[in-house]
Amino acid sequence: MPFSNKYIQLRIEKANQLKELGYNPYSNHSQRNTTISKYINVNSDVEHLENKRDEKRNYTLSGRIKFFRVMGKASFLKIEDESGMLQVYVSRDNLPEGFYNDVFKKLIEVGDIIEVSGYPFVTNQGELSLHVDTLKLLTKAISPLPEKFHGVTDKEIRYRQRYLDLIMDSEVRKTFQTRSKIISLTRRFFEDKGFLEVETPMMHPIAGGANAKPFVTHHNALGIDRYLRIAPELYLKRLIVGGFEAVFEINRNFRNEGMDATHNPEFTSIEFYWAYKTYKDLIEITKEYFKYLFDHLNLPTLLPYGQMEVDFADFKEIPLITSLFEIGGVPQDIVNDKEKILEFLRANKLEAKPAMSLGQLQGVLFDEFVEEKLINPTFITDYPVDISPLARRNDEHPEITERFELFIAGREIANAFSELNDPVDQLSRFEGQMSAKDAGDDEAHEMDVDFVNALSYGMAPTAGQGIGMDRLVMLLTNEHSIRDVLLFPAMKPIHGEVKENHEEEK
RNA sequence: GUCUCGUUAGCUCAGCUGGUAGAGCACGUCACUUUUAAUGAUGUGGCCGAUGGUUCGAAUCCAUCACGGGACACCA
Repeated sequence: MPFSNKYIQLRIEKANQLKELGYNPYSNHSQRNTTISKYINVNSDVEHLENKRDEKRNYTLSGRIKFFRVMGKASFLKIEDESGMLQVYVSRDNLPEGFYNDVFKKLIEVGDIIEVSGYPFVTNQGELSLHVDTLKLLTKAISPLPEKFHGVTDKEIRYRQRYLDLIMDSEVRKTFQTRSKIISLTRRFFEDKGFLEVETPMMHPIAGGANAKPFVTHHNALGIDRYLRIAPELYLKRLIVGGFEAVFEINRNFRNEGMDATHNPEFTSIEFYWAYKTYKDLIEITKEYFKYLFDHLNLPTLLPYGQMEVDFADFKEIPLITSLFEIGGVPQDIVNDKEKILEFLRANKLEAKPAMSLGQLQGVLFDEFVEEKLINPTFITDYPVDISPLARRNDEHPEITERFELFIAGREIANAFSELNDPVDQLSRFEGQMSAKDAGDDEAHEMDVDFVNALSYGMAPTAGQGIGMDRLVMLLTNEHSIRDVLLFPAMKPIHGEVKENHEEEK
């Protein structure tokens, strides 16, 4: 039952009284002529003036009331707009007869959005403020705000009612402003390099481009199922076949998997594909990209992340196999021996599946012993071919691929490789994935015949890369949960919020 | 999915080994014309997440469920 709360009832009553007195509690006539941060900048000289005020200046500002201090016939409020917070001084004798006592004190309160006009002055305590001569309610808030000192700390409320979180915490607003800047800088970086931004389908007939479980939806007109995309990769490569030489897409992917501090069912990535380049060129452009972000975000090269400090002047490059013994401390003589790896895993009380290939086992060793130790940016290169179904083989060493993943602060940030463009090899790798699927791997890659067909027309040698934007934003804003960099993270519906949709278990 | 912690007033939180619900902020009333989480006085405000059980008696103990946090698993 909405609005049954007694505090809300009281506030609705106040809104009604305002209406009766001829004041619209939801006025649409804003006369604002500057923002709070501009006001503070422009009037920074006022503290040096005689009487610390300039009555000839006049400004009209708007904002939400965050603090309301009444002291008899005078009051101090703090109002906040997107740009900042400002103290305003309101006194009985500067307002129309009766307004201060009957309207201002009784019917306006914390949470309401008001508009004030007046001149700048500095208080005895030295704070630049606005001396109000006109005050008007723009929007009545009928729900009370949370406690002014602690704000909202309950994460459930913060995520479910993000608007409240944003009202109460300017740091949260700042995180999302930084996120927006990162996306915008990324777009500009690649555009400046001559990349073309494209939009490829979000609904796929075949969920390809990654190994993940898709969300399924249904297209009524065609009577067929569609999959929300798990990656845009195969469509972007079709564009390279078509003759575009540098394309990128920043958009959402959807994966039907668990949720935790680094996984949300929908997440944002950039993927970019660059013809006539190799993964070596991608390493260079990635370093350049990070430098570009750091320069434009004014971030320190030694970036704190939780207890860690990440040195962005120290990009390293190391082959996966080498990292196993040099960083992971795995005995060097076992890393190319399937049986010895299995033995080593068992000795370390880790799951050892004999069905796994050598490459898969090397991947397991990497995940267990190396990944979390990669604090400074590290390009791990030369991935085994059997865990890289879409990457190009190395010409000299066909069992490894021309691929890297970038790790920072113990976490994967990017995945890149020289693209496989041999249509016959691609077909057989898809077939390999199909047998894995038949053997029970429900995340093996789907066969995409049209993609193989596209490759058969010839795709120029190309390098491609994906970067998880949410995790990148986490890194650059020192946030440790993906929910804190998503405005509206996925949450379970609270009971009764959504009609139960009984799905049949597969 | 597993383990674990949590859920008490609009918000932030107390509430011991079971005895009938507390504070601060907010809100109402009063005082106060330079405050800084303003202050002082006073008052209103609760299905103690839901359902069952144990008990003379449950916010408190037990069980199940719901939602959330954290960890693990899964997820390149």
